[in-house]
Amino acid sequence: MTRPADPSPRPRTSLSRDRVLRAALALADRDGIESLSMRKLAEELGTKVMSLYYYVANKDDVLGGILELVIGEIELPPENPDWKAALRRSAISAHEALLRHRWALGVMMSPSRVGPARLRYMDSLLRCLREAGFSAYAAHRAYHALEGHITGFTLWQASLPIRKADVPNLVANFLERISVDKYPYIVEHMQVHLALLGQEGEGDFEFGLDLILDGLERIRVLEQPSG
Amino acid sequence: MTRPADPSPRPRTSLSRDRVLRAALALADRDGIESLSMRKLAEELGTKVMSLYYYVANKDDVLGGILELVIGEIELPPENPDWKAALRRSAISAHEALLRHRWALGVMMSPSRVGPARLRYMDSLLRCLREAGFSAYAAHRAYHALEGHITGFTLWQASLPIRKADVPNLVANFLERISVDKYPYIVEHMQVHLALLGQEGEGDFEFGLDLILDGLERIRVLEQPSG
DNA sequence: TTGACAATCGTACAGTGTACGAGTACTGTG
DNA sequence: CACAGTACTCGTACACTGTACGATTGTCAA
Repeated sequence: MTRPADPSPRPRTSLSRDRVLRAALALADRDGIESLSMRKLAEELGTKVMSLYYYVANKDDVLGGILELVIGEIELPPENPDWKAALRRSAISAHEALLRHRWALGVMMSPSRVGPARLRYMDSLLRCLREAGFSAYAAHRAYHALEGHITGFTLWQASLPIRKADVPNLVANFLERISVDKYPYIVEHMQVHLALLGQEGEGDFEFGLDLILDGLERIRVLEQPSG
Repeated sequence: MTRPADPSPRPRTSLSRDRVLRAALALADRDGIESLSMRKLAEELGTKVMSLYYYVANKDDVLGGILELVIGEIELPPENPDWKAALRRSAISAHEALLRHRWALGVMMSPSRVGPARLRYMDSLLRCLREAGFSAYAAHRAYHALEGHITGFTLWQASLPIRKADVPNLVANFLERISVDKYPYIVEHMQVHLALLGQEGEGDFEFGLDLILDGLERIRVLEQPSG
């Protein structure tokens, strides 16, 4: 970046923090976060391990960095008078981003990994609620309820097999393993899963989301009966 | 060390799968899951590493085992005509168990770690819903909404500092680090957190839980207008 | 030319999970 | 009693991890 010209002895596209993080993101998406190692990352970038440490403090820094990239993909709630629609849209966007990068939830759990992208996201959600008329206290609770549903539901979904085509076989194996008469309701639950498999979006996430949003609307109205 | 005081056909052995898992659970609670290693576990038990592998297939088996122990701590919904109260109680119990063992959520995220304790827990929740009059389909959605809130909310709570006494300082540090005018709503949010710190149980978990339960009740009534 | 700085990387070390097989202790059977 | 078989323990080794430290090179300003 300090060299604008590109004379002949210019080495291959040099390293940068951004390139390192982007490669790490791609590697985590491809091979899973648990197999993301500094050595593999270096190899992917065509360099050696210790070169990475010039741009990155340590592996934790890498993890925090790629988490920021993921959160940056989330669509922030627009400046919309319809707070419910705005929050709904942003929540679904977050859900999709977390599903695209299933490892992100695990990374998020390590404490105090709060970068600017995450701050911006949090702040925009809170702003949306406050401008919708929620008190600071109610916005606090609403925020946690929403965030809880997004991460919690996605976590369950993310810990299931990825490819839809694999699901029937896995469910069948599962049903064979467990004793059907011991867990009848699980069997039924699995059958519903199988039946829903045909649909495009099964809408389970939106179901819980709307449960919360509708509940919040009722709270909000109670708080501000005059409008 | 091995005293044949036990006259039963099996001689008393110092190690056992249960002892291994229980030690692992204690170690994870004490030092955090990321510092739980097979070597430390062996040392804690007064043996050598490879001896563990007689009782345990691999480390993944250990993780699955201690997760089962945690889930076993959850109070199952009682056979109660009041399904809402029953589910509420069980959900709170799950929340508490997961807070007692904050690493458990991370362990749960690895796919297909489903043992008998988890099956029993799932089945009892589903049974409670079905007996409350929910259709198989509605129970399916309700189950995921509930489970999502439990894990999601707890995940957020668990990724925060543990000791309540530490919170004010951490929040203060945090507020210093971020630019106050850039994220005004986060600042406000933190202030609510600080203000709520005095209360015994702040009830945020129950707030979202009741949002869902009330919403479910409305769904259920719609499904069964006659009963 | 000299000195400063940015960037790359070789080596080394402590730590991890676990495969393999040797060793030991105790069992039931002759 | 002896002996074979099983249940259990563990030493060694290997591949792999993150990263501390310092040497090395390339580029620039003075």
